[in-house]
Order: sequence, then C-alpha cells, then structure tokens
Amino acid sequence: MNTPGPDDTLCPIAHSTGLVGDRWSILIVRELLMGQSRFQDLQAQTGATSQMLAARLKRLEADGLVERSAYSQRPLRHEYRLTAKGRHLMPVILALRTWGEQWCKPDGEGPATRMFHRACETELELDGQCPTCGVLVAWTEMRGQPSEAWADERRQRAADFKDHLRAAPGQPQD
Amino acid sequence: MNTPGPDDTLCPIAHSTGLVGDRWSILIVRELLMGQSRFQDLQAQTGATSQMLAARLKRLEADGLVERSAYSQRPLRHEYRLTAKGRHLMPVILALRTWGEQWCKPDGEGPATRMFHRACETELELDGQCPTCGVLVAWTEMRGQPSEAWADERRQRAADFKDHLRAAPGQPQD
DNA sequence: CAACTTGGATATGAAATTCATAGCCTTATG
DNA sequence: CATAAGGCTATGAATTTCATATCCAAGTTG
Repeated sequence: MNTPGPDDTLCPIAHSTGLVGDRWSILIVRELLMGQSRFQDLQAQTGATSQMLAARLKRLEADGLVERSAYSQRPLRHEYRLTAKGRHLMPVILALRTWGEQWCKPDGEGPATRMFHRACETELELDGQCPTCGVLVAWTEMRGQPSEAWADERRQRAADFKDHLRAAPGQPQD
Repeated sequence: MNTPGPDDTLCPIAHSTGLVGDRWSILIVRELLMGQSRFQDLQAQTGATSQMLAARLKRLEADGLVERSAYSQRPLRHEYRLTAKGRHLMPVILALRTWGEQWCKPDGEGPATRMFHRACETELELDGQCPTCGVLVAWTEMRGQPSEAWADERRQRAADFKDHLRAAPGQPQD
C-alpha cells in the first residue's frame, strides 16, 4: 500500500536509490571505480560478507551497472567491471566524498584522496574548484590520487583479510 | 571481525554512507531539501512507515543533519529542518538526480525538476552545465522548479496518504 | 462534556534481510 | 592424493523492517 517505490514515480532520486540506495552497493561501486575488480579484493576493501557481495554484484549486474567477464578460462575466474552506467555514478561518489571530508572527519587530517585538474595538474578544492583556473571542474577532467595513509590502510585491510581467510576455512585452531 | 565500519577508516565515502547510506535517509533528506518539514508530509512523500520515519529522523537528528523545533506549543507539534550539515548533502542529491534522469528513466520524458542558473535564468543541462554561460554551475547558484507532472504526482501522493489514514485507524469497514 | 479529529508518534508480532561461520567446487601445484 | 586459491553457496541465528493497531494530548463539533 505504501512504498511509492522506485518505479511508480517520476522522481529520479527514488529511481537511483532503488538501485544504489544502500551502503554495500555504494561501497562496491567505490571500489570498482578505484580499479578493483576481483571478488576477494572487493570483499576485503568493503568489509561485506561473501554472500552480501555475491548478492549485490548479482543485482548490480542485473541492473546493468556491472559486467562480469572471465579473466581466466582454465580455472574459470571472473572479474567485475563497471559499465558506462556504473561509471557515471562517479559524481555521486565524489559528492559523498566531499561531504564526508567536510562534515564527518574528526579534524583536518587531509583528504583520503587528493584530486587534480588534468588540464593544469593543480590540486582541487574539496568542492571541485580549481584554484588555478577558477572554475568548477567536471569529474571527467579530474584525476585522483590516494594519500599514503589511505593507501596504507587499504594494504593493511588486504593483508588482514588474507589472514582472516587463513584462519577460518580449515580447522579453527590446534 | 569484518565491517571496517564508518569510523575505522579514512575513507570519507564510508563515513558518509554510515550516516545516509540507506534509501529512507536519502529520501527524507530529499523531502527536507524540497521544503517539507512535517512528519506526515515526509511520510506521505517518502512512503516510509511511521516508525521508519520516526527512527530515521531521530538518527538524523543525533547525527546533526536535522533539527527538530516546535512550530506549535499548545498541542506541541514539531517540524524538522535540515542543519547546515544536512543542507550540504544537496550535491549528493543532485548527483543522484542527474544519474537517475540519465540512466534510470524509461524514455525521454523530461526531468522531474528543471534547474535554472540564478545568474542568467537559463535552464541547466542535466550535468549542471549552463548553455548560456558555458560553465559548470555550483549548486548554490541553482534554482529548481518541479515540473507540473511531478507536482501533480506529489499532490496525488499527499491525497492518497490522507485517504489511507482515514481508512486505517477506526474500524476497517462497516 | 462526550465524541471525534489531527499530528506525531509507539507497540506488536510476522516477514524479510543480514550476519557469522562453514562448506563446496574446480583446477593447479607439490 | 593432499593442499591451496578463487569464487561462491548453505545454514541457522540475530537484526531490521513491515503492516497494522494503538496511544496521547489538544482542539473542534454538537
């Protein structure tokens, strides 16, 4: 009776949130945009459980945001990549980044990713202004560079996840 | 063990999604940005159940996105408004709008909300470009105008919700 | 002044989602 | 043949969300 639902409405925001209106989907898209493509890497960096990840990837694929392709035929392994539709979520991710940096960080500890204007290689303001050019830069004209600290954190996460895997499957301990 | 969690990370996107990484929060923020402020209006336009709405408003208030104030002392009634922190989610909402319009709409039926450049009153492209000025316009320089169809849909939703209320509380029928 | 309405919620139990943990399958490797 | 890597699926418990009903205080009606 309720739930106007993502489809019975003209509102584009309701449509969008119907597809990516949950924490996991957003984090998965973030990872794919950062260039990760393998199941385990996505799992390690998002912190999703394997079934959450599998379910979300399936839904993202069904919704046309993600494409699955085999990167190895012999043991048949797949990788996940964003489609054009998926890549165009970049502005959403960037907006969440800006807001998170401005309003959710404990103090001024510098952005996790520094963004640069491709045209002049100037580092951009959080809001996308280029101090050199004095314009708001489109996302297609930006280049991102993770800070050392953020890269370290991600490496750490990857390592922890490998350990976590090593601990679980076989025998719990002994 | 898993869940890097919104707080144990430098990633601003994880922080953001920790606060507004769910469908209802986003739709509620959308409504507040559109100027709605009363519980029932929020409920009617988002389609959330009253407890979802109450819970989310409470959380949004605790997180500093929303402020509650009494608009009537006598029967003590409250209204909800975005704080500066909440208002600055506009770019996220606009990005979701753009993406929804470009990738989720059935066909070209015109945007639900038309956006204009305050400076020149030109209608903006979906991506925020101003055809007249040739620049990407910042959200603070925009003005939105709901289409007639979208306004109608919202009026309809409000009316349906009133009916729905009238039907439920007393006796189902007879 | 009893009955009803309005705005803003809370209570309850059922249904759906998510979680932690464990296991499966295929191929390669020792 | 035992083990490992990579990518999932199964299971049952814990948590969240839902639909529906109810509550409460203050006006309004009659």
